[in-house]
Amino acid sequence: MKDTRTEILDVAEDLIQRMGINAMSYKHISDIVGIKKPSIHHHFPKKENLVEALLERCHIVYGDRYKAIIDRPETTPKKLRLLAGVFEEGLRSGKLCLVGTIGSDLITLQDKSRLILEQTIDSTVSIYTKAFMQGEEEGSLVLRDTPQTVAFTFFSFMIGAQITARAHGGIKSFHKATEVIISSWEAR
Amino acid sequence: MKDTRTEILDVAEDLIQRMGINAMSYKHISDIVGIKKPSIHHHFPKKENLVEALLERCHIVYGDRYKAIIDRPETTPKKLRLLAGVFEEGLRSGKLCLVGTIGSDLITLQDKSRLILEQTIDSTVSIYTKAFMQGEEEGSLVLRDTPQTVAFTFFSFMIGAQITARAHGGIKSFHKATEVIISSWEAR
DNA sequence: GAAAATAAATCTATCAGGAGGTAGGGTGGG
DNA sequence: CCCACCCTACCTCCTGATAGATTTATTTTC
Repeated sequence: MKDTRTEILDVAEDLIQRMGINAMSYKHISDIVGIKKPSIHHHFPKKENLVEALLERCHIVYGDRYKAIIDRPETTPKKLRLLAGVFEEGLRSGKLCLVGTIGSDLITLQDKSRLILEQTIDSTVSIYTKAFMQGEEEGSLVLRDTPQTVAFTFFSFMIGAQITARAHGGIKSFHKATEVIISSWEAR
Repeated sequence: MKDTRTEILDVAEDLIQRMGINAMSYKHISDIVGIKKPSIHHHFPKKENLVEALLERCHIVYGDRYKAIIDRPETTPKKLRLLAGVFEEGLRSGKLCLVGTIGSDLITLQDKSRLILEQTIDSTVSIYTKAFMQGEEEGSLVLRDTPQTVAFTFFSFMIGAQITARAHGGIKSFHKATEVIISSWEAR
């Protein structure tokens, strides 16, 4: 049995990914979790606390997930496709990457949340960077800029593609666009 | 002197681009425009009407703007950089492309708005497609997929890059990422 | 061209509902 | 006993939205 705090975070994450941070409310969460609204305030006194906890968790969980993919014994292009698969998986149920949704409402965030979001982008890009460095070393990728910059580009693209694909074309569009990006860096 | 309706649309657009569609309210608009809240309801009875009008206007205005860029007597890579410049310009004042912000809150939209958003993506991609076709013809671009798919990829990327760059790195990051994308398609 | 009628735009006042948030009372396990 | 957890009840503020009076333009009529 999951503890309530975790359950709240899970539901909140799901709701935010689907409808955005400002459309999600404590009422929504409490209805789904099956507890009353003030009980959520017991775990997360203010909404900003919830958002911070969520971003911090996302920072760790997805960081680990990306690392695990990149540490696999595969070619780099394959790894990039697996990374894209993580985003595709969310899209399959109409969910956006937290960095994307929350980032699009950046101004409504508290300073601390904004900072965590910034750090999350930073560390995600760092993790991706490793893959692109490997790709250059093993000769499977040909890059015209630094691995860091390319990693940022790749991450940015996937956040955008999730949004556009959800609104028009769905998974198929996302998949095709991903192929365009990755193949343009693939050595041939 | 601008008419009130246009002024409302201008202010609403600005607010949505900065803080997202669900954080923007009629009160915010009325305070800035300098009229009372119910006066906005006179022009746009329901919020969905405002959003529809906004998306329809965006559809036309930016469509024309993109077309104007693509019809210039420049090389295609230069045109792509000019298109990116439009997004960079918004970013300079912390504003996201309407398709990006509104798209990230897709679920909270009415069917009609969702449809217009879909059409906007579709027609924007069509306009971009023309540029990529020209690029292949003139030999300045080398693509590994159809111009349509590459156009969708490019648009998606810019929407995502606006979000990530606003949260981390700013215009400089956006610019560098744009260069990565465009140069990867540039013939050499 | 002045007056009257019509239409458009804005106002004040108000509403119901939902947002985040608080106070304080149970309840059950270490 | 105490502390963590969840509850009921409530508060304030803001949301989109409506009704109806008032003002401002525009048009029609004499």
